[in-house]
Amino acid sequence: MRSNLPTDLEIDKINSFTEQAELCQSLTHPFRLKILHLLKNGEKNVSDLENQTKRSQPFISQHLRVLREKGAVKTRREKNVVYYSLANPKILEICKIIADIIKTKQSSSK
Amino acid sequence: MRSNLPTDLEIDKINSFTEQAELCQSLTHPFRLKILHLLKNGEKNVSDLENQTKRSQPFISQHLRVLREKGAVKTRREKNVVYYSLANPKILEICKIIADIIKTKQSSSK
DNA sequence: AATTTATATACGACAATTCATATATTCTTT
DNA sequence: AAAGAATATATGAATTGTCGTATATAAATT
Repeated sequence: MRSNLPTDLEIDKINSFTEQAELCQSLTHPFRLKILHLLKNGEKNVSDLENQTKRSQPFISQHLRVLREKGAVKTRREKNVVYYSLANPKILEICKIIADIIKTKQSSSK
Repeated sequence: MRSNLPTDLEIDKINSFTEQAELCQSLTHPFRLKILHLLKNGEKNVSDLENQTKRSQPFISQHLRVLREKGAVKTRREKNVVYYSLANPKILEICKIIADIIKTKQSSSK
C-alpha cells in the first residue's frame, strides 16, 4: 500500500510553484511594473495609460493582456471603455517590497 | 534653461522599474522558487540541493546562477564547497505573499 | 448604414530563456 | 603529479517573449 507521506512532486503541487512562477512573470517587464504603479490609485482605461505613458496603444494592450492572463489585474467594461485595476491589493505589497530591495541595494553600494 | 521637474524617463529611472523587473525574473521558474523555498532554513550547497531535488547538477547550477545574477541569492565559498543563501530576507516575504495570492485564488474559486 | 472611438488580436522578425549533454575549473586527497 | 569531488560553463536545439505594423472587433455617434 501507498505511503501517506506526500511525494516531492505532490509537495511541489501543494506549493504550486508553477502558478506562483506564472504570477511573477507578469512582473518581469519594466513597462508592466509601470502600469501597476499607475494603477495604485485606482482603475484606468487604456486611453488613460496611453496619455500617461506615451506608448502605442497595441504596446499597452499587449502588456495589459499579460498582466490579466497572469492574474495581476482585472477588467471592467463600461460601454466601449475597458477599465483595468489591480486584481489583488497584495500585488501592491509585492511591488513595494521589490522596490525596497532595489532601493536599499543601491544606497548601500553607493 | 532646463526645468527642474523630472521627465517621465527620469521618473522611471528613479523608480528603477528595470532593475525591479530583473529581480522578478529570478522568481519566474518553478524550480527557482523551489530553491528559494529550500533556502528558507539556511544556506545549502549544490550537493544538498541535488539530494533534495533529484535534478541534475548542471540544471541546478544554471538556475542558481540566474538567482545569483538577479540578486536573489548570495554565495559563500568554503574549501571547494559553495554555499548558497538568500540575499535578502525580504525575498522570503515576497514568496510568502505570492504563495498567499495563489492560495486564496484557489480556495475562492473552489 | 457609415463613421468614429476604444480596444484587442494577428503576424512576423528578432531576442531571450530553458535544458540536456559535454566539458572545464578548482580545490582536495592520495 | 594524478585522481577525485564539487561546481561552473559552453553549446546548441527547442521554446517562449518582445514589439512594431497591420488589421479586427465592438460599441457609440452621426
